Parts: sequence; C-alpha cells; structure tokens
Amino acid sequence: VAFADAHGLAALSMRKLARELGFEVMSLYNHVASKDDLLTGMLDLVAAEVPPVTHGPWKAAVRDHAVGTSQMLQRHPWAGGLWISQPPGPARLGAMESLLRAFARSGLPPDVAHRGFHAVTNHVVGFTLQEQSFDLGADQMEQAAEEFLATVPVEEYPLLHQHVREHVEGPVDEDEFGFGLELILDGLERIAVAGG
Amino acid sequence: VAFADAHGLAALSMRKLARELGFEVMSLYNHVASKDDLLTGMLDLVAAEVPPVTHGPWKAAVRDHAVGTSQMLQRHPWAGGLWISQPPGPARLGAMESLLRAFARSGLPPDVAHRGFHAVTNHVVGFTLQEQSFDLGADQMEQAAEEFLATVPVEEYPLLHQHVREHVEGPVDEDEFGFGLELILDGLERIAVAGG
DNA sequence: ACCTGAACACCGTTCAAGT
DNA sequence: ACCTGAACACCGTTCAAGT
Repeated sequence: VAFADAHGLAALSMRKLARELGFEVMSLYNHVASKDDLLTGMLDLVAAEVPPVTHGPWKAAVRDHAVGTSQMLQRHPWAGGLWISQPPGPARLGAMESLLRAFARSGLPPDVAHRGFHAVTNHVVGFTLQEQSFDLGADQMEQAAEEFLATVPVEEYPLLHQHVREHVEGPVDEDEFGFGLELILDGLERIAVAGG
Repeated sequence: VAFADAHGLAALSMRKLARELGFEVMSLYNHVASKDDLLTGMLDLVAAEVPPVTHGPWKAAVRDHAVGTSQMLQRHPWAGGLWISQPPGPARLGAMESLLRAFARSGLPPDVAHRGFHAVTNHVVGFTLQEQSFDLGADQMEQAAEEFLATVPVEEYPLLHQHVREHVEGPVDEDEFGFGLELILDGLERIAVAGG
C-alpha cells in the first residue's frame, strides 16, 4: 500500500516491490498466491480505513459512508480502478452489509432500496474515478488545463472551454461529490416519504 | 476494436494484434505512435457510435445521450475502463460540447449546470463499470453468484446474500441505470423549476 | 518455513536494414 | 512509404535447490 501510494499502481511490479522490501522477486510468492492476490489484499486493507456505517438515521448513515469511501479513494488514488475489478474482501463485505442494513431501515420498498444501493455506490466510484482522471493537485491543474485547451479549438468548443475554465477558477466545484450525492439521497427520501 | 470486442482488452497486445492482422509487431508502429495512441484511437472510434445529442428539450436530450453512451459501453465492454484513463478524441469532445449545450438551455444556474453535467457523466461511467464487474451475461450470472455466495457466510452477511439473490432472480434490476439517472435528472429539473 | 538462481513465456519499443 | 529481424529492457510465474 505504501509503495502504491508513493509510486502509483503502474510502477508496482512484483520485481520492484521485492527490491523495495529488500528481497528477491520470488520470495513474494511465499506470501501471496499471485499479483492479483496481492492487489486484492491491498484493496481490503484500505477498505478497512473507511469508518463503519453508523446506526443512526438511514440517510445520514448512507451519506457518511459514501463520503468516507470517497475520501479513502482520494487518499489512495490507485484504489479506485481496482475497486471495480477486484473481488471484495472481508472489510468491503462488511461495509456492504452495513450499508444494506441502513437501506433496510429506510422504509423504502425492497426494489427501490436495491436500486438506491446501486445508485449510491455507483456515484461514489464513478465520481472518484472521473475526478482522478482530471484532477492533478491544484498546482499542476491549471497548467494541465491550459495544455488540454491548447489542443482544442475555442471556436469549435466554446462551452467545453468555459467548463474547463470553471474547473480551474473554482471554487464552483467545491463539493461536486456532495451535490450529486444529495440529488440521489433526496430523490430516495422523497420516494420513502411518499410511500410511507 | 474488433479484436478487443472479441478477446477483451487484457488479450490485446501489440504482438497478438499484429499477428491477427497478418503483419509483424513492428509494422504497427508505422500507423500508431504507441499502444496508448492506439487505445485512444480505438476509444474515439466507439465514441463516434453514440447518437448525437438532440436539439430538443434539455432533459430528454441529456437522458438520451446518457442512455446512448451507456449502451455503447455495454457493446464494447473494454471501453469503460479506458473512458477514464484516455484523453478525449474529436468524437468525444464533440459529444461533450453538445451535452454542455443541452445543459446551457436548461435554465439552471451556471454552477448547477456544471455540477449536473458531472453528476450525469459520473452516473454513466460509474454505473457501466460497476455493472460490468458483476454481470457476466445471464447464463453464467447465476453460477457466478452462487460461487461468490459460497465464499460468504450467510449468517454473517444475510442482507448481502439477499441482495445478490435479487440480482439473479430479477427482473427487479431491469432498468437500474434509468432509475439512478432519473433521480439525478428529476433533482436537477426541480432546481431549474424552482429557480425559474 | 522461508529464501533464491535460473529459466520460461511473455510484454512495449527502438533502430538499422530492407523493398 | 511501408515492412521487418534483431535486440533491449522489462514483465509474472514456476520449479528445483538451498538454509
């Protein structure tokens, strides 16, 4: 995890990891079955960092967990891509169960709860991945944006230029994640209230 | 694109692609600068398959484009992962501009339109990726679900078991994508109406 | 129980040489 | 202008051999 945090997922090869740890490559296979197994384990390690889902009102519990997961994925930028491809370990399974429990006490019809669960988790992973593909950490951000816009003619893409400029100038997008999340949660709550 | 559709992205190496085409590896570098360049080109090719954003009412235009993009990503399962990591080519730039145009005529305040744009695109990419990580095409679906559940104790994760079972038994999740999309679009529309 | 040298079957990419 | 043989610097993984 420390290696991936420091050098990124692309730089993580079994050989480099072994060298960093002071061993030879093949020694790693005494501790993990394969590279995939290693990645699965890494992912569950960071999944365990997310604060447990609270026992209070469902909306706050779901929101807090979504925010906590998003923050964790921002701390470990390599984890978002794996989140989708790796099977869940114990930590993630536990979080999923707790989140389902929160939805269960929402009063939503079971099928709506089911879909709501997906809408929320989709938002978390989709948003974080999308953000990471564009964000580069404040300072380089502006430069990257300028470089990008330089390759895109203004006359042809005026709104796109403006959109990117809004990104740079901020702080419009201070809490974009929360904005989308509230759209989903408010929509669900409206259904819960109407049905109850 | 045909190769990736048929064999998946993991199987696509420059060497195998060259063999499929009846050439040697190195010949490919007369036509693309690198493998990354190849992938960027492939992605814009499939991006061009998405029907153009319509000129009508903003909500329908945004919805249709979201649905069209989601369908394209399901036709080319390898494309979702690249969607995030590759820079947009001409086809995608054009689609982004058109989608921004639809938001521009929504009457939403500029910052809400900006956030709405992201909420929608996040939903599309997040949902498709999430779905692909779990869906395996109806037939294998049930078997995969059973295998997965076999590794997860029922007593510890009762709601998770039920959730997966709902996936298998369907057709609860007939239009999960649309459900989440409408939550977002309805929320935006409410803001547009209240503000106008 | 844990480490390791040698080896295998792969990668993407460069470069000089061909036609 | 396009193709290609040889080579380079990498990969993940296995297996037999060591302590």
